[in-house]
Amino acid sequence: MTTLQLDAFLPYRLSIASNRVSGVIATAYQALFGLKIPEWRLVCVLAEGGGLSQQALGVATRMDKVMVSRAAIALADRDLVTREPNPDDQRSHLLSLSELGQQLYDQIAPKAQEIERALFAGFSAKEREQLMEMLLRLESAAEKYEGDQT
Amino acid sequence: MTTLQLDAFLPYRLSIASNRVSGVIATAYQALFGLKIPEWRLVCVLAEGGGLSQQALGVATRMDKVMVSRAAIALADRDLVTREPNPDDQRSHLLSLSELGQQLYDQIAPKAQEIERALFAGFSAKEREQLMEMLLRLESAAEKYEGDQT
DNA sequence: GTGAACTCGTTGCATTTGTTACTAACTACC
DNA sequence: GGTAGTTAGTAACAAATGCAACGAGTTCAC
Repeated sequence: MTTLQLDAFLPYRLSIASNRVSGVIATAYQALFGLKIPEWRLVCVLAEGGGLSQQALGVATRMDKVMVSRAAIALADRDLVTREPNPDDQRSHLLSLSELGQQLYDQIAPKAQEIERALFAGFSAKEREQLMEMLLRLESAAEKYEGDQT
Repeated sequence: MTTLQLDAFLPYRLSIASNRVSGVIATAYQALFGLKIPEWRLVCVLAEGGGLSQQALGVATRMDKVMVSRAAIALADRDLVTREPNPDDQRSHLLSLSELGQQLYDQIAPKAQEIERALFAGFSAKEREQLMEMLLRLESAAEKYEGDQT
């Protein structure tokens, strides 16, 4: 008889750890800046370089276009991002951080790094790298698996 | 100026990887057995040893009592688990797998391991161990952090 | 023992997330 | 240049998750 220990099941461990970590981040951002995770992901990507369409943002953040749309609207309502018409395609807007958004980001980024540091305090640089690399591998394995099934 | 690369932000990578993996599992279980993840977690824990209260199941699966309750009701409706009165406390039930539930589990467990194998095919045993261990560390770091903030 | 405080499990409600359907705009082909 | 098929973004709907309040049962203090 097969006994699968839930505790030893990696997908389970992964899910638990991820939920805990996301919880920490979500709580911090909500409390400090009133941002939800999808919103803050957009801010973060836009800070690296603005003038992106929502479609491009979706690819960059691995979020579905609906979620991008909602986050973009929320940010625009708060004047954190500006939406300019895309000369190449009149259906789409090009989003960039506004002054205000940039200011917010300047506060957010250090805080994000602080949290990351705290969470990974017990990890050596090498371990962090290994973890990162494993997560990437896992991600593509999962994508591949999904592709194979359908 | 601080530039935080979203791609290099570990909590982000963790969240993406976890969502992909959960997606694979959720799809497979839904399609094969009609079980959602919370339900299958209960089945899995109950297979290791029955006669648990929902409270105990919540601790074991790290799920909130509401989710346990809903999953337990769903399983009981399908006669996969039995709920007997708890002699020590009349508010609570003791849950165990039914015959049917046990049969289902016997099919589920190998499938779970097969998926796990497929996802972690590129990982050496040592890597798997390392990952597991890191996830556990991370989990407790996140818990600690939450505790500290409040 | 009686009442206050607490716990177990459920229900109802608000939030979040995912799916589908839709409009407007673009592309490609004839 | 007109029509079929595709894509960007939104809106409307459905499902999942989380939180607050509840009823019933228990515990502890007095």
